Amino acid sequence: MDLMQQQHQRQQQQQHHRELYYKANQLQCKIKLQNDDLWANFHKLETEMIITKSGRRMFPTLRVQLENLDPNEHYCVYVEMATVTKSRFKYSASGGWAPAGAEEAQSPHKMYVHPISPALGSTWMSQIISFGRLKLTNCTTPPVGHMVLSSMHKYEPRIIIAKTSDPMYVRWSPSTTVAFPQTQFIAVTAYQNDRITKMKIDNNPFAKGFRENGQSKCKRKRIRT
Amino acid sequence: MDLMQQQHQRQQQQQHHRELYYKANQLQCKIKLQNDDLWANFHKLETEMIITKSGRRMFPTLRVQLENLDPNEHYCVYVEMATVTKSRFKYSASGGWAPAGAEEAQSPHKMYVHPISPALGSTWMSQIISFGRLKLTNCTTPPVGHMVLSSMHKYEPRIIIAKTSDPMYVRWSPSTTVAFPQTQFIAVTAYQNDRITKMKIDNNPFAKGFRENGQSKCKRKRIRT
DNA sequence: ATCTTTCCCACCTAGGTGTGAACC
DNA sequence: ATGGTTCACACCTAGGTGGGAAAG
Repeated sequence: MDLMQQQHQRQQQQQHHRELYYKANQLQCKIKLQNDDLWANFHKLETEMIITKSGRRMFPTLRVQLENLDPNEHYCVYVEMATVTKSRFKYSASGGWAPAGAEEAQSPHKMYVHPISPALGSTWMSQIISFGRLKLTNCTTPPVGHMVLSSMHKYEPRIIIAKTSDPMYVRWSPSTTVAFPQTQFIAVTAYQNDRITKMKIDNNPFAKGFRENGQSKCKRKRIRT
Repeated sequence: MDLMQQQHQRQQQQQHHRELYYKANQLQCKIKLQNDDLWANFHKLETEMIITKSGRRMFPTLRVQLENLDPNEHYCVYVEMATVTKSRFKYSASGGWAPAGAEEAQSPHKMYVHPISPALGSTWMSQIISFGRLKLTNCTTPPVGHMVLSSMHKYEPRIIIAKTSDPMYVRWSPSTTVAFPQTQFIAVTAYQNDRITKMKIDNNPFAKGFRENGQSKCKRKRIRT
């Protein structure tokens, strides 16, 4: 009896301690995702993102608005890519995407620190924070600003706000993590779903040359020399 | 006698105090200018920089390497444009540039904070610091990143390293200022010296279309509609 | 008249798209 | 055979040049 009571008390203390620790590391801030409609439209079809050796931007772009930060404190903001389903994926025109095979070993360096880090809370809140320079790659020795992903795997971008003025100590600082399920995507080296391709072409200004609505002057041709 | 001695002593104390203060505000760091040869070639002819309403980059670009900073301290780096000769200038094809008339009232906001500010000494020292995004303008309500100058006036860029993690307190932080005389220039709305124009065209990649050495496909034409 | 500023333009640099063949 | 990856390419966006006419 005494022994069990002691054990229970100790467990409660540990639980209490964990809660305090959790709260101490939890910032009271809010993150709002921009382009929400566009993300939702892609998400309905299962978003795909191209990865290349030289690095490819995400489209839609990850853009957020931050609120409730302390204007006078320094923060660093970064993105991580987490694998949400522990398996490799496979696409078939008939059945769409489905898990197939075991998850491959993941590169440990999946962290993109926003280039204006560190900055004051007031600075972060005064503008839309864009991760437009973030690039996805399958290169094993990537330059800074590139995130290494595995093709045919599903990822979820997670945005982390860390209260520190030194990007080196971002992992050991009080922080808040937010993930938006509608930004999940499957990394691919070539698009699988034609409807995803079409939606990319229709919305990304850089792909305007592939639109069919009369804007394009001529059809695409390939002349191999 | 006594009175003069007292006065002298007080003066010495003040002088001593000023020296201490000066040293306390002086960082022990070094700044090296890049592109020194190019700057020197322009300087020999009296460098001109175009200013426009929408803002014009400098060419050559201000680029420096920093040394002897404390790797673990935060710094902000910024540029100021100081008028070196208190007069307006005038150009004549025969006599070149000469002072002419009184200096016009200068805009007080001549400060461009390098976009990676604030950053650690280690970060600043690990790369060449470029002010390539800095733009010169004669617009009276400039956007951020633009420096307001007066046409036909002579300026000297001054690079200031301030030991602070908050860009707001850059003016009241210990700092070092370095000016490179070979980067002095006269602000103009159109080039005056043809040899300056030629040297800009020959060295700025964006002006390649105006080169005459067989690289350009066709001559420049103006068709006014 | 003369000098300075403004504007549009052709011509560049720099680099972000998906294509489709070739490759593995 | 099959399926994923790579590459050169045409076509874009975005924006930095000085020229030269026109305007102030």
